[in-house]
Amino acid sequence: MANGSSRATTLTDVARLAGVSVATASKALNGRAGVRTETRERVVDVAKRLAFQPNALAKSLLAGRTGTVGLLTSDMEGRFSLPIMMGVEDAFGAARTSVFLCDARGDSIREQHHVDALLSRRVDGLIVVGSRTEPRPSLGRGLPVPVVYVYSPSDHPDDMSLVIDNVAGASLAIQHLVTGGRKRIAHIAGDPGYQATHDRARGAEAALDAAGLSLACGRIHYGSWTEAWGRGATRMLLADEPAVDAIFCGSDQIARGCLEVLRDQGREIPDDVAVIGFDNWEVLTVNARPELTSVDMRLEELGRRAAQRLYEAIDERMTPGVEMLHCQIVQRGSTIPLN
Amino acid sequence: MANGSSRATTLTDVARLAGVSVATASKALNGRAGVRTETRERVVDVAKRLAFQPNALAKSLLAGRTGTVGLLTSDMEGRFSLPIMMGVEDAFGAARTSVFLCDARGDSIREQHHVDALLSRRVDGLIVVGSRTEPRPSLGRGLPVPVVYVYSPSDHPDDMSLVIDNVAGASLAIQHLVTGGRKRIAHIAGDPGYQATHDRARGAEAALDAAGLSLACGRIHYGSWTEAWGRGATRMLLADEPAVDAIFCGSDQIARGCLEVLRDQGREIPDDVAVIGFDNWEVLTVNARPELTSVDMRLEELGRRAAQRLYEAIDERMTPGVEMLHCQIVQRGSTIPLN
DNA sequence: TAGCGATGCGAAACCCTTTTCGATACTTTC
DNA sequence: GAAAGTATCGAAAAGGGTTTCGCATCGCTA
Repeated sequence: MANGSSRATTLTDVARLAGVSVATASKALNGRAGVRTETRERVVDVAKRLAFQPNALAKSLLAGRTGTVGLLTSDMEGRFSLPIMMGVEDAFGAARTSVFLCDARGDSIREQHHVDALLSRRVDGLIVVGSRTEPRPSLGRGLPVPVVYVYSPSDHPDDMSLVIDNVAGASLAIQHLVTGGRKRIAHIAGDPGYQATHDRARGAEAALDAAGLSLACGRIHYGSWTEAWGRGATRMLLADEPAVDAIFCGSDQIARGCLEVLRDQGREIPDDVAVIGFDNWEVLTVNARPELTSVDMRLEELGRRAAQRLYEAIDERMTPGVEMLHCQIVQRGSTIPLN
Repeated sequence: MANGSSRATTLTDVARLAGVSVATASKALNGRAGVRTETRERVVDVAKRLAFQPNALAKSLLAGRTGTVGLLTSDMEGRFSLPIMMGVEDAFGAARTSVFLCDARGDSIREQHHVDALLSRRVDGLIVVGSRTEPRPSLGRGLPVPVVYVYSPSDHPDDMSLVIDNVAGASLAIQHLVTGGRKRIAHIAGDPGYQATHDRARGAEAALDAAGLSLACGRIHYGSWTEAWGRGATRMLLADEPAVDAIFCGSDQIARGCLEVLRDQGREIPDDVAVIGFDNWEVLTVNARPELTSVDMRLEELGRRAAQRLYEAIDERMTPGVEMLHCQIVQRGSTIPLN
């Protein structure tokens, strides 16, 4: 019984037991008109008794729609893809749409293979989730279903893409520090091999400029996305510019390293120096000492929006181009005071 | 073109263009016998030209198998579910099976709804991933497809479950410390509300016993899965038993807090005190100072095994009961020396 | 009582593919 | 030249559901 030995009950079974034709049974179960109430109840009763579940395959075959979408990710380890996937799953789950999960592991051959498999399963649409903000190759314009690119935009302008506004997010971080009264603000950036690094740097500079301030230490420090770099950069920073009163870090990992060195060197946080991170990765921010203020990219919301956009596109209401979602500050203990 | 306006090409289209019947076209494309080579080539050519993808729905409807499985998780945030899901996806991807992703968010109503949806889509099997080691309610024994429970076993002995051996994992950690010459070993445990906490504590005590040692400080410290608890517990530990030379922490987060306090108090790691964590959560272990040795639960392998077991069950080769997977040590800088 | 519309139900077509089996046409053998 | 055998192909059914359309049956009116 637990392994497919017993054929699943079909509409024919229900109809036979209810003493009606399959046509009538179908109408009865789907609330269609033209069925006497008494007959309808009899059919519904039998269906419930047999635990009848209509075969979605047969239904889809006829309807031309499957109520499924493909979720194509390039790396499931990435802490960016996952919240996005959660948002997508959440939005579709509510809409009775099932999600096919595929991980291409950054391999374009494997990706193509997955796309083929999904199309042969007649998904109603595709969502492609990237893990870097650099544009990625389009899946192509000839696909029979709509595609939404998330986090990594497509390199084709006619595709639909949904991305984070890193520039504005970084500006937000700086504004938060400025509002807190900080004057000597430094920026420890991440890996210069990433577009996101430069976007955040640009946003930070623009906001400083707008506030009439300039970078403490005169320059941005580029490195990597690690705590070790956060530690090293902070040491350099404190040597160069001991009067620094706020540090905007390109990621929470960097910020954790930064916090550690500041404490080692006897600086009070946030009184002497405020620190703000980026990503709002809870395991890092909440466990920090003090807890770390950070820029949240609202990735789950991004995923939900992607699902919504895909739905619109499935209903023939395409809106091509790149849409940006803005970040928000999540304030914690590492930034507040300074009287 | 990019939004389903053009009906996907069907086998009928191919057959018509190739000037043969659908039967012949099918045989030609599937390598069946009884088709002249020249005809076969013509059909294959046309199919390629039209980018024909056979409709998997129709095929499944006929075959009685869909080549899909449902992956039911209770929380996608959990750092345990994700590597398991990766392993599952990996194993099935290679087998041309597609995975439906469903997140019940710990809600049993939502879970039931997802199960119904998956069954109506005629999945060939289900994998249920939990996030705690406590047994979870069985989905029931009357399902038409096999089910494999992963990480959280089912509470019904006839179901198939695949879990981590936390007891053995903790023993491994202690053995690693003992082998390194440590004599005064303490254990900072996690949240006592978790079964895993007690399993690990039991494994640690057993291994100490086997090595003829007893717990430094005489007792296990229970708390929570946070860095803050790691810090607090370590301070207590050092006050009670300054001569401690190794600490086994119930999680990597606890270990991070532990490392921090040890360094604050001037202990050299690993020379004075060795520290070992549990989970091998890379963002925590690799970024630690020094890098943290940890017990790896091999979750991805667990996921792969689950996929494999499900396949066997689909082919009617069920093996009910709970199977345990053993952990392994990943050694890093926090444990090695002591001459 | 014949005629009418409304109502309830069932036969059949359709979605797309695979598979079986029967029908050709062609070759070989006696 | 007829019978037997082989190679190639197509018609049709099956899988499970939805929808259209035609057919009864019923109550009602003239």
